[in-house]
Amino acid sequence: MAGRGTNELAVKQRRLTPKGRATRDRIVSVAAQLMFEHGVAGTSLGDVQKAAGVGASQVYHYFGDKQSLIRAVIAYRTEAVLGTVRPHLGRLDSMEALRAWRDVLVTNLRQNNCEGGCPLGSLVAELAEGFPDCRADLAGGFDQWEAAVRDGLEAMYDRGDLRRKADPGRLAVALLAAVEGGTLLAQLHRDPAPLETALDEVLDRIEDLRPRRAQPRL
Amino acid sequence: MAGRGTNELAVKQRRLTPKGRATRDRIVSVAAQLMFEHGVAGTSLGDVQKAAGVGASQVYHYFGDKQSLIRAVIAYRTEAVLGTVRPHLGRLDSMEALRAWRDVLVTNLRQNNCEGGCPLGSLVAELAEGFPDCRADLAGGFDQWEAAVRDGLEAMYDRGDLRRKADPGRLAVALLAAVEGGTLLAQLHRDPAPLETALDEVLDRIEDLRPRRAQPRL
DNA sequence: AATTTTTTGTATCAGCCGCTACAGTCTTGC
DNA sequence: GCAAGACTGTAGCGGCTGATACAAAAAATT
Repeated sequence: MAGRGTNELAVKQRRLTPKGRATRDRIVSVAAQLMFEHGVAGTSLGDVQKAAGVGASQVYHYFGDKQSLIRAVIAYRTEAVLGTVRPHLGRLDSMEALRAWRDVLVTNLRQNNCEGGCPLGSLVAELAEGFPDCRADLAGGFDQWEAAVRDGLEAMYDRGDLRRKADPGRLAVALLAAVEGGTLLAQLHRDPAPLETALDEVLDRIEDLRPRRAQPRL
Repeated sequence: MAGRGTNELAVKQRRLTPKGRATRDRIVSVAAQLMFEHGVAGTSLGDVQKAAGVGASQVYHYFGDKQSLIRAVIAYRTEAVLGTVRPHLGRLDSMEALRAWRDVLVTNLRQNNCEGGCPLGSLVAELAEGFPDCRADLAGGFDQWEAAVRDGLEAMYDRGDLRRKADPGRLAVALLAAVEGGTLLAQLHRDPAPLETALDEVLDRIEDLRPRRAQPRL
């Protein structure tokens, strides 16, 4: 299927001057921020132009149309989300790492005053219907995210930190769902508690799936 | 706080003729369907007028502006969601009832070909920022939904079907987050499996929280 | 039956949005 | 240094959207 790496050379441009790349990156960064704050539909290209300090022609020079810009924003957000998982905490292959990851997610949300929701997830509801290409991009991003989480859980499983009946793949999906659902509820109530609760419940389940010998009574 | 019952007489209308009520209900129903299929931003009032077979003046006669119509749609969807929980399955006060509820959610999603996501949740990402009144309405709807789920879990708890360390309130939040997050992933991948997995993992955790005497070995 | 009120149809406006055209400036490569 | 090509600024167009004005038809109230 259409994996990744199909978003460049949207128009006719072949070489990118350092200055041009800087402008392009600035447009993407500004657009991502605006779309996070006001939603995709609530962000016009005029807003992006004003905030990025560029003219109308620049946007259409580096991106053919609005959808191409949106797809660039999706790629930008995907990188950011994966960056939160991978290098910052190593692999999510222990309960300590998982709990630390939980804290990072909650802290990020709190820093935004619980506004905007998940930078990647909030795009899904707005783009899934009516923007099939964007939905495919988002699906690819979530696949990578899920793979990163599953990778850590499988390492725990192979190391014997999880019972044989535990299923790392299913737990990874449940964990991702808790992130997205918890973030949605937190955004709705302007309170990070639902995200904390949703994540802790799934993490407690994972902890309960440790081998019996290592399981304290309470 | 602003609870409910503040959405009527948005304009100057005082009495509603049966014919008028029918027209109003038709507009709301059609608008809800269109917004579910194409998103709120992707649904113009012209689309609603055409699909409902009414003129432009009707919409502004029964609803002052687009936001009022959106709020009516939110109320409409909230009633629908609560109807799925309450009378259809009695109370969610047993594992059987919870599993049956899970099946209803999955079946509903499958009937829509995993398009549109959650009729209530998909509105959150689109309206939370930039439509504060709508966010408040949605928060109220989710509060009622959460209360209905918590009510069943508390009944189980009081009956002794859950251990003392179990927290029905937290489990209700985790369950709702699994519904929303799982539905989002299902919508993204056009596959109900993530919703099934997310719900089953939380339900398995609830099942593991039954008193020890009733817990079989495997 | 008269009149008040509700309901509906049509026609239209002002503003914004995505997008394009075109000309001008700066950088690169030879 | 000088063309080629990458970058940028301005102006504007067609289309759609939310919203309004106005009046006629239908129904309700008296």
